[in-house]
Amino acid sequence: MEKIRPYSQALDRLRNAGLRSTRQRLALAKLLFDGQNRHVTAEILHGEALEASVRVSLATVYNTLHQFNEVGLLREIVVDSGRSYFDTNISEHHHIYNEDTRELMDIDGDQIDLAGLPAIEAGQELSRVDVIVRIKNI
Amino acid sequence: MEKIRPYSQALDRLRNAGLRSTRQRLALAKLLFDGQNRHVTAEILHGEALEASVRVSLATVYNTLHQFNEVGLLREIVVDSGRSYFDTNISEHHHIYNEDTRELMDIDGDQIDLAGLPAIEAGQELSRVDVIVRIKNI
DNA sequence: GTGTTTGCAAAGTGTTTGCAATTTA
DNA sequence: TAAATTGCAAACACTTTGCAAACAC
Repeated sequence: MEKIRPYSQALDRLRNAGLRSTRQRLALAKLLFDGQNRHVTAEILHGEALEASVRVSLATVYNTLHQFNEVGLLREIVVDSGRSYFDTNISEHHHIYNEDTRELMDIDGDQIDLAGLPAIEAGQELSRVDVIVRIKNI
Repeated sequence: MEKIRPYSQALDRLRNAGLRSTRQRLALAKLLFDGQNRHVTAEILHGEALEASVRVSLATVYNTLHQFNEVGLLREIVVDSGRSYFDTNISEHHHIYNEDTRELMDIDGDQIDLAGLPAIEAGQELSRVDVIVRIKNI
């Protein structure tokens, strides 16, 4: 029964990642790492920040999402040509994507079995393997 | 040993799909369905058309790709937020994507075994399952 | 002839960038 | 105080749209 301390948790995350703890990054980290896995776009996160009375520009949200992605705090997910999603779940897992609602959900990594992946050629390395289950409303 | 007849092949494809055979659609179909599987973006196909002295606007290339996708002559592949790829291989298969070169290649459908896919909820249907092996250069 | 398709240019969407002002360590 | 970060506005890449002219059937 651990008490959630979003502030210091967010601060620690930034520190561990070697990022300066600015007001904007702290606030965004608190919104993102609130205890449950989230899938956000820059637009959505910016909206949430404004709602929470956090003054931050959309440009900074983009910068921050990419920095968090680079240091491994987030993972960018490509399911829609036209917008970027960022996932706070950085463990190995897959996705189910509703093409109508544009809602993205996790599938546990050990729920799916994948076999027969091709060998990687010399001079190349595996970045990762994405399984995307695309669904739509009837 | 079958002789390839790109013209009538393309014409037949349009006819069967119920699309009027305009000069632009015929030319694009000939470029696309040349006998081997292709992955194109609108920009690339437009470039190829111009090279082949086919006068066609980029807007028409976009329209045509989407029409072909809708009638099942092509399949749109999402691997890059920011550009749309269209695949002339419409059989069940997967992809390997080089994040550096942005090159997209097919993986045979029966080469990969997938198990443990989640059940689809009521009111929804499976659109498809994409496996994307992402690689990068070392 | 009638409805479809095209091409242009303009608008739209999501994202990135240059740079001066501000903030962090 | 030196280096990093921010915010703005402008630029950007890709895609879609409105509409008059051209075309297919």
